[in-house]
Amino acid sequence: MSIRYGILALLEHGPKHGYQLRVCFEESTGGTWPLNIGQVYTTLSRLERDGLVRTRPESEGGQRTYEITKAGRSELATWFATPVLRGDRPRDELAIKLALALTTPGVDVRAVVQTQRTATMRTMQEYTRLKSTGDRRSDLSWSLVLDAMLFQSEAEIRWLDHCEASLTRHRPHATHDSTAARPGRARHSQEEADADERARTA
Amino acid sequence: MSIRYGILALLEHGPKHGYQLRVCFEESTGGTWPLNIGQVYTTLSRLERDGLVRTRPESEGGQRTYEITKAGRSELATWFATPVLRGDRPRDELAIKLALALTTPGVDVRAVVQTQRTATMRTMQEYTRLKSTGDRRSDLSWSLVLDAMLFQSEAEIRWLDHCEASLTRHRPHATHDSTAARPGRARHSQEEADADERARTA
DNA sequence: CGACACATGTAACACGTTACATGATTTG
DNA sequence: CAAATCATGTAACGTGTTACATGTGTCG
Repeated sequence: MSIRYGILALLEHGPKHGYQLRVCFEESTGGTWPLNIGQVYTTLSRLERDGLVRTRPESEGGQRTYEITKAGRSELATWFATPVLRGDRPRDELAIKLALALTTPGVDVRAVVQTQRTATMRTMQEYTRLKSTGDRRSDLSWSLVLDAMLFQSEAEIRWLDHCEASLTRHRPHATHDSTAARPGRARHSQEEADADERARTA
Repeated sequence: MSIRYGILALLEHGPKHGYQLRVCFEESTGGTWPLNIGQVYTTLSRLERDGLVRTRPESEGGQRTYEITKAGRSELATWFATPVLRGDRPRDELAIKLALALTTPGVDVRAVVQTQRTATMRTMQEYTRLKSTGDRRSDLSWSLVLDAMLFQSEAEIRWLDHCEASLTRHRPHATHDSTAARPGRARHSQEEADADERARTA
């Protein structure tokens, strides 16, 4: 349900054709998410079929210019006024993976956690780098999109630390002494205190 | 790519048929994510076609029992050993919505933020309630899945606060005095300090 | 001319959803 | 017996991906 409304929103600025829509979409999210051009056309067809968009009469030959209809504007307004709910979101693959790793025989859960943490931290560095390479620093939406990913990654790291701590508590070790400080891992007691606090206050 | 590996992981415990797979999957994630039964069968067909799964010979008539193959075990191990990367994840609809709201004429961005915050906080309360209704308190995977959603929701709230703060900074108000404390909103200066700190250290 | 950006589409496939059709077995 | 649960599938559709086919315009 995402690209559909994205297209409607971009057409609210004024009529555009498919190729322009892709360029605009990628601009407004800072190129973070490349938009498939084929999908733009199929989505436009469906939007036209549903009466949310129409092709301008003057479009001949190569260039088909689309504009939003009254019905389209109304749908778009509804989209903006409706929050994104849990049921709308896709399943969290990482959470599923860890839940399954815990109950599947022969899986080293700690290794899964560690591998993921490393990857996520690399991703965060990449975002941070993007944020500081100035050429787009002025664009607010682009900056906020990057922040969204940073906040998400941070939460993921915190959750992974929390998982490791729970693991240590519920599955008493096994390997030789591994209590020494390791880079990239948080202090468990603090993380746990946070989690408890959260549960109490919410 | 999610259910596919979920099924493989469950079959690692031992042979099962389609219906059982759904029940097991929903159990291991605490019923948080209902799994469509139709999809189980179509996915099993694809897995069988790809040689990752086979039907046991003794299955006759109604009950088709599936078991994992050597190739399937190998694929599963690869899945567990490979981190979930940014490119694997679906686009964040909320981030897109806010980015578009900022550039689309006639959209009250603050209202979008506020509506989303309310919805997300309701969701968090629901998760917290689930966590405390004891009947499953002992199940570690289930508890961690719920924690994942809680951590995510928290991050979302923080991001929404951050958006509101950025908005206030870049789009100097408009409405009558609204600087009074409002319930459910964080202290902006602290949030901003956090964000800056993040950018500096990463 | 040849490469590249602009521009529009289609085909095939994976995955997810809702809904429907069909039966066996269990239990009130 | 009737309803619920167990069990297996198919059909249609939306959305997303990769890949292919097909042109025009521009610039070196």
